[in-house]
Amino acid sequence: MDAPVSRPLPLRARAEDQRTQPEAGPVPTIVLSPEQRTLVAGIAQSVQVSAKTVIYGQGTHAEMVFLVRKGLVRITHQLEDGRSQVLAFHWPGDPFGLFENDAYLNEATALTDCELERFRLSDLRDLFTKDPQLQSAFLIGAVAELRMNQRHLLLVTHRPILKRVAGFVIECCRQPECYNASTGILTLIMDRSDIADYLGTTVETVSRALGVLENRKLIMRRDARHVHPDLTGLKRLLISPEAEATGRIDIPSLPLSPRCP
Amino acid sequence: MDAPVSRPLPLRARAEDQRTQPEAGPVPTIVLSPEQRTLVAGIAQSVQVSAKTVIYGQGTHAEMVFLVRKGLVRITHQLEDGRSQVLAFHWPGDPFGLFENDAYLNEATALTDCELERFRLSDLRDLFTKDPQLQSAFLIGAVAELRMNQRHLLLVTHRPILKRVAGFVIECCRQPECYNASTGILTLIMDRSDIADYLGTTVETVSRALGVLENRKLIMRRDARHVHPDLTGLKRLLISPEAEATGRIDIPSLPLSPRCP
DNA sequence: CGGGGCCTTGAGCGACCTCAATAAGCGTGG
DNA sequence: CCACGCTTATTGAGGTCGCTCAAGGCCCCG
Repeated sequence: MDAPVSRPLPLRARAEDQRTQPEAGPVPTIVLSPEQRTLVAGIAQSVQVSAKTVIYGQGTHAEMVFLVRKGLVRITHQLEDGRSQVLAFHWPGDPFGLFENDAYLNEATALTDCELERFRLSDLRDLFTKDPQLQSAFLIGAVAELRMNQRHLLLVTHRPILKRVAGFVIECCRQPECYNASTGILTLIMDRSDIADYLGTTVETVSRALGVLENRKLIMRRDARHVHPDLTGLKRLLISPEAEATGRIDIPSLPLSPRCP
Repeated sequence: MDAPVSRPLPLRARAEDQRTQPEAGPVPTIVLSPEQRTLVAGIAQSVQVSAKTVIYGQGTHAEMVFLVRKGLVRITHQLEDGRSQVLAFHWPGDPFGLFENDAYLNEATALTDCELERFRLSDLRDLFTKDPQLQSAFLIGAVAELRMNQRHLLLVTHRPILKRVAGFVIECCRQPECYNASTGILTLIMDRSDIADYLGTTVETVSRALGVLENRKLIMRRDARHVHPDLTGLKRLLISPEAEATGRIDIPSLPLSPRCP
């Protein structure tokens, strides 16, 4: 699929400017004009959920679509074999609520206290017939989401874990909600196991990879959840010709120094 | 994102019935009513491309959206580090042509001789304002594509390669174009390296995995490109509790027989 | 101070990748 | 028809990245 309307509409639902983000390209966001905003407000229902609440479960009956206003939402798919995969993190401005045959395909969980907007599907459909432009906004949103998904897939198939983690850090820095561009501090809102499940690996490996990145001075860690990334360095790592990126995580990078007695 | 209109519209662009497919759930398909069909025909341009032709290159200027009529199209993303990832295979009825900032994000290649339909973006946009229902169809298409993408991601993160390959075979069997439900013969149109790049692995590993599946009687191979899958068995493998699926590919499955002298 | 989350670190092993050789399919031309 | 080359697929052997299991810090809160 594709974006039939290539340029976003006037007003953004999302917090601030994104042109300043590294790795440009719109984040999945429903963008509405002021009129549409009021139109939508008529059918929107505001919801507050506290951290660690399940917003909807995988396979449950679907009749609502959501929009993040504040906070962070995690989309997880529980695999039949027990493992679980984090499919996405949704930030303010992002829509979510993918379903099929009236059942949600995944589970949505609030990672922080969240403020959400909720739409009944039938209402939304009605509104679409009244204002095709609104539907257009949703189409663009869907396509943006699609791009994000492909990006995610590409990240996960980067075999060397170091690259995956590097890519993840870069992605996070595109979110103004957790990356303070002026201080250069990135706040990791999700825990290690969320990151691991997002990248298709394990907590231990994520931890080790972050350690290596720190050794290589590609990130500096204030604490486990606050890092100062060297974005250009990380990007260089990402596009590096595999060899240097394969950087064995195991070897604690003892240089060639012959062991001094 | 989500499907604001949950039920497909009357007429399918796609070949035949899909309810009979294993693992139901709509394949990404633009579904149009007869009127929409004629409406769209006004701006559609029919294109023939022969096998192995690049339809558009990654990063090239995007102004067209495509729809597969006949044949198979492969979407590939070339990674900066040299590797390449197959993002999707598109069958008759599927739209493609994802872009961002007027540049195609990926490369589209015809794997077989193809018959395509081509739309200029601006034309399509105009048509959307005239017939919002048409836009609705495209929205549904985008959402369907999104589901496929998530499915793909889940497949690829299934770590044990055996499961990935099993899942791939099952997916293929959902395509009436290559799976003959009556004979039970599946024709693999793509070559091993396409499969490998789709699953995020290597040709050798795909080859070995197929070998194991054959040993386990989960598939029978007429030749390299024609297999007779045991769908229920494969599905059982997919949901199996990891242990048995980890089936070491290496060991040529010499049973426990103590070596007879 | 003790307990329970998180995160990190360690040691060992195994699934998969890599590289390399062999085999099978297929068209072309003698 | 077979010889020849080219592409595609399979098979083999060895090395290694990342997983597993297990122990040890760190931090918060009672």
